[in-house]
Amino acid sequence: MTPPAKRATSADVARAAGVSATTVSYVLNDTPGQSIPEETRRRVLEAVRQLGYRPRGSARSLAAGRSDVVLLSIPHLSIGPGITRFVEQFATSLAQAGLTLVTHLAGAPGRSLPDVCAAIDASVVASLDPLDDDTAQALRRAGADLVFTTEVEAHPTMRRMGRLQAEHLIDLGHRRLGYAMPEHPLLRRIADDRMRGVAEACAHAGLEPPLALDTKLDTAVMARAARRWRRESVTAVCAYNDEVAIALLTGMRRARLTAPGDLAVVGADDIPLAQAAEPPLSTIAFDLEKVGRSLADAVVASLSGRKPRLPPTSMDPHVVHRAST
Amino acid sequence: MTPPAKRATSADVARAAGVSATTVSYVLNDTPGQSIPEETRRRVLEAVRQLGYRPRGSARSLAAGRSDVVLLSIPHLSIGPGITRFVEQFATSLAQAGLTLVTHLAGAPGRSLPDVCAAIDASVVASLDPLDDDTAQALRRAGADLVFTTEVEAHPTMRRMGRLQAEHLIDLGHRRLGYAMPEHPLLRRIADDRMRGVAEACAHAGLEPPLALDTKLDTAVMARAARRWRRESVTAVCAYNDEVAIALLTGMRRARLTAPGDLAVVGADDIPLAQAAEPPLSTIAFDLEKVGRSLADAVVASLSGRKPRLPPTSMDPHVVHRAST
DNA sequence: GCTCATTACTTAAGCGCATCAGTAACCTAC
DNA sequence: GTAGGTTACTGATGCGCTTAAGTAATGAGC
Repeated sequence: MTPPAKRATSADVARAAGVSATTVSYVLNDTPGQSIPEETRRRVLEAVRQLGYRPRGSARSLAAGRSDVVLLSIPHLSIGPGITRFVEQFATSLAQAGLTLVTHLAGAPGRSLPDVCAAIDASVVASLDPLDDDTAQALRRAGADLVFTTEVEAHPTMRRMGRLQAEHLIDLGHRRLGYAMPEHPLLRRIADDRMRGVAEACAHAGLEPPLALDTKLDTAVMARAARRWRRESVTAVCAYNDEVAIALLTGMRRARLTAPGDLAVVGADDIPLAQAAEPPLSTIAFDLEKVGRSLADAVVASLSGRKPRLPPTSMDPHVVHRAST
Repeated sequence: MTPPAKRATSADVARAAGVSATTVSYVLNDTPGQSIPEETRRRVLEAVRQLGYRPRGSARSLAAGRSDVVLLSIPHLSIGPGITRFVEQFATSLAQAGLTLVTHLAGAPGRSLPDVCAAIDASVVASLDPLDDDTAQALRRAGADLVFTTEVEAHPTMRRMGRLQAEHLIDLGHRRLGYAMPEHPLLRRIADDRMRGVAEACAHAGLEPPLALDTKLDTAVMARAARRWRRESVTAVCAYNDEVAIALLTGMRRARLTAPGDLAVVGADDIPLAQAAEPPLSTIAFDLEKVGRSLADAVVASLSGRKPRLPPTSMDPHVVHRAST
């Protein structure tokens, strides 16, 4: 344990390199319009290395007026591997532009997004949930130069996912659909959006709206739901997500029903387990990595450019056809 | 769209309330040893509300020397619902003490933990992965007053989980165990730790070490693995986690093997789908919420108190006995 | 040999806050 | 009636950095 060696400041670096703090700043920031000879640059960089110097973020952003920190708010549930990949890609792309990403789990009581934004003085706030206008306003007043929502309103994409599920099933000849609702109340809003998409596709094909049933991640409950759908002559069901779908598949087995023969099942999200289900689960996937990359591009562009051009609005959902449908 | 209304500063508030900026600071921070009459306090608070004022984090932490921001590093995979609950609880408990939590997904290229720490000037860094000494050192130099690792070394807990899995099976009379390794190379280290625990329990019971097989989340691969274990007279297998275990269960069904009769299976992590598996999956659970709360306590205590007392080191893993064993 | 640019820096100001060291007004005690 | 305490504030300073403005030294151009 070395003693709590005081953190080095740019003045320390300047002293060690025999220059002024200004020069240190110029070197470290590649300030345009400044000519620094190679030799000086080298000395500064060497001193930086020696002292393990890192500029203090707060001083930096106080002086510069922007922090180059991006705050991402993620919904506090359904953080699957997809979101993880998205965040990773987003962070990586931002880092290439010199921006730092931190995330905030939304929904927890305690600190609101604007609170967090103000606390870390983020330049940019992005959210995977839709943000209402009040929040967006509050974020601006909390110091965010830029506020991004992945979808201007999330409904379109969620609805689109539902529509894709239903269209897939309808294409396969199904005429009466079911919808498996998730248990968690917080999922309700998204579920409603997704189901609305299913209903739209049904209406468009001249079919009745889907028969929605509340479900739980429980084999007995799922078996009962499956039997009920059969009784109501439903031949295919859209599940809220892959977890629900997999549990349904298990419940069907318990009820001696097979997919897709007795009941076709389509999930959503394409979690890793989907392909290892029995039968492998058809589902809706989206390329969140691509979204991460292009969201980062949009952030960088509007930060350096002028007007915030609209972020990529689509997650590009598509059907992955496996054996369950 | 209101004009980009300049963010209010404490001077603005002071002017609006007819006091000095110092008084505003005293009111907002409840600075001990200052007597502020109710009337003045009210006026200040009212002005704060009117102007939507939030202190600028960077200025605050620059002046005060600490940011009250806690940075949590989470491993970039296996972010299941457990971690989510942990983070939520951690954030909530911290917020009650006036601290703000942000998270960083470790592992992505681009920005290292110390980089992020310096960028946002975090006072405290906590990590769910073990941090090596170099990193811890770097974090201190990057301005962290406090560095917490949930486990001083993660190995003990991971090993303990493996041990619990194995002991559970051994208690049930099994004498030859298998271990189902995960596919992803990044999971390898944790998997090795967990398996070491299994091996220890075997050794302790006078049994051979487990027969480890590489697996994939694929029914055919799992079926093959299951047959192989049977051939080698393995009667029970510990899976790296619940996902692997559930896929194994599916593979066994394909191979016309049943659990626990032909092969008992125990998972780890207790994901929601575990109880909806067929048969419901026995697994190792831990109370991450409790860990979140006590980690927050530890942070708050050592921030206000003196010496960083050791954080709660255990996640308190325990067996959840369901039908698969 | 003088001006004008260019190079390679430095000096100083100030970002928004916390905090220490006041200070003026009022009250009490003797 | 004045020393000493308390209440309710304010002024000034500085945290570590960026950045506008300045300067001394060198070279080019005529």
